[in-house]
Amino acid sequence: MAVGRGGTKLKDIADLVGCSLATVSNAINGRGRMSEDMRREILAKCAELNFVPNSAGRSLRLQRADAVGVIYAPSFAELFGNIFYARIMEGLSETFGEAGLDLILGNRKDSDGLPSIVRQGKVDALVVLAGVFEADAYESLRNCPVPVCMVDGHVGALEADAVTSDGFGGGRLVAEYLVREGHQNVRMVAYKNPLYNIEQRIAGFLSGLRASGVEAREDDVVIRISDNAEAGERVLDSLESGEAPTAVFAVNDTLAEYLATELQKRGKNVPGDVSLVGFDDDPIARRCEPALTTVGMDKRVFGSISAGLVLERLAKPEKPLVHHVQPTRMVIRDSVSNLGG
Amino acid sequence: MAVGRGGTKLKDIADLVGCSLATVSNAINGRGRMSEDMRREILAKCAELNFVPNSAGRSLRLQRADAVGVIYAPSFAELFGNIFYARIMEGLSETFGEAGLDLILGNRKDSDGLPSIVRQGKVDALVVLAGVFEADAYESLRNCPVPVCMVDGHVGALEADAVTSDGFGGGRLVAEYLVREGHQNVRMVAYKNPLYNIEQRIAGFLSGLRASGVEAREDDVVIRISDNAEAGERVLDSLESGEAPTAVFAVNDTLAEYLATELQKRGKNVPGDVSLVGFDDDPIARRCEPALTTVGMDKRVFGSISAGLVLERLAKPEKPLVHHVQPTRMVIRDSVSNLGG
DNA sequence: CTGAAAGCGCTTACAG
DNA sequence: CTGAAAGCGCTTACAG
Repeated sequence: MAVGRGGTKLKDIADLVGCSLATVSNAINGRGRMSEDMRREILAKCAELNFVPNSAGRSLRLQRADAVGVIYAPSFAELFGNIFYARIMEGLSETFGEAGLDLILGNRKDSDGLPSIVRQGKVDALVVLAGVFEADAYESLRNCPVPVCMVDGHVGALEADAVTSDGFGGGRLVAEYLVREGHQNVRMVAYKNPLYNIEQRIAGFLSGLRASGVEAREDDVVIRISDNAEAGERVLDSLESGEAPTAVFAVNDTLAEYLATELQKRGKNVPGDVSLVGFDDDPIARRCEPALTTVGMDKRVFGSISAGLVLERLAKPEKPLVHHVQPTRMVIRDSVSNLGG
Repeated sequence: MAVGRGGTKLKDIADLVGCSLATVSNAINGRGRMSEDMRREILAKCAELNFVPNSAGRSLRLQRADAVGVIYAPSFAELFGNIFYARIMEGLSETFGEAGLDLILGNRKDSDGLPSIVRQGKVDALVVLAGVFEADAYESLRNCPVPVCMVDGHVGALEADAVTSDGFGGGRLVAEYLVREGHQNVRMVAYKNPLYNIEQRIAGFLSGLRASGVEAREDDVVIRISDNAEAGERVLDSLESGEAPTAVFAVNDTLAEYLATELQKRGKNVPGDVSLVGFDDDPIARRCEPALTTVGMDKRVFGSISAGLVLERLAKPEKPLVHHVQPTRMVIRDSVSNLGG
């Protein structure tokens, strides 16, 4: 089965054309000087037999795999059921494909947590989809012998190129927008789990409030939760209190959608009684009732940008680390009321 | 960078332990007879240095890649944004991972349409996610030199192991259920595009109707459409006609959900005016208003079953082709009314 | 302008 | 019980 059994090889082409196998290799790789006729004849024969040099032989000699690993956590279904990551994968697949690199899914791990494909030499680099990575996941990548590009992760956790969305800028945009619409007493709801992109959004939101002249103490503004159920209770509690907020910023659209449903169940009108903003511009935001005002970004390009970073790194291993920050923008729909003001 | 540069190799372990590299290889692969002490010492040293044999060297010698390619169409995002396929991928990844095989995404194609990874010798087999394959996609796989396992595709289009869901059985179940609930005048809505699993569902539905004593001419029952918009019109038309059906079976949940929305827009009540059944038990079925009665199957196992089939095929290349049919079941929710009867 | 040879890292008959 | 040697398919300095 498999690999070479009966498959065409360099030697076969050489015999057919009547030259040495070195010349065939040179023709294919566009090096060496030979007569135009010879080169054409060799290439024609290769095309005719659909010959492609065997990857194992090539890899062994060249000390490179022509493949990139993709690492993710926690589970494949969780990851790829998410259209955001599906889009990233598509971008990776396209850009690497054009460069002649294949994508390997690196789910197996060595005893020290490094993906097996790395020490097996199956990949030249790793793209790490780190959106929900815990600290120890980064730890195991620390001594990775191939370059790593981190997507949507905790910048600084690793010496690696990185691509993130501008959570800070997005948080700021939300604050500025809410204040402009007359909201001064606001809350942000975020998970306790200190993920990089969540912290960025919080920091940006607080910064935006302050820049808009609203005094914002983190402890007063940010409601830290462990799960959605807690979010529902805490927000409802705050609405019953003397200091009821007029707007709530949920750290992502899924949470915002949950809150909308929960609030409406308890007879609260959105945005009549309280305005709601999400983050991500997830497809769910559009389907929400009312349609959710949120923060969007061009997710399509995440994959191609990370792939580009990897390609550059492979070409120039010593170049300085790059951190690409993808801009975010307000996506205004129907979940925020204008308080006049 | 990459592969072996500075990486540990067999020779390094041999030098450290003080034996030949053949002995190290034997120890790792559990063959050859050697003293227990020697084997233990070698294995300990490998573990200490996290040594894994280089894949290119191994592949070249063994003529096998220890990897399986995954082929899909049309686009990655379309495929993996679908939780069904994400689940399949998860099952593949798990089962192959346990067997020491990695998964390669085979998006690049040779001039004759065969995935490049095949002739490059990067994979020992191909899993083909064929849910929306057109005929020419099968064509290019016809002369594939490695074994193929087709998932959710047109059985018979390829000499290959296959895994499908029991669309025929599911279609029958729907027919029997509808008749039991008193529906005799029914329609099925399906795309013109003659995909295997769609044809199966139609055939099963017609067979189920007949088995339940309902005379069913295909031309009367089946509404063939090119797109959703056409489906909406044709179904509404039929409801206005003298022979208005009491129930409509949509070939999948997405179409059913579209029809529900469309019917309700035109003032039709579901299931009051017309009952509706979908197929797939897509997450959307649960969210539908009313919740959609549909046909479900255990999709989780699709991946592990296909992976298992590949593993068996690799172990026994000449064994007869296997076609695994995954059973389907009725998932009864709120979109079908009981007509008494 | 073209070819013979070395060597990438590995496994496996085979010799001792 | 252990090791030396051949060879998987490829590319590249080097010799002619």
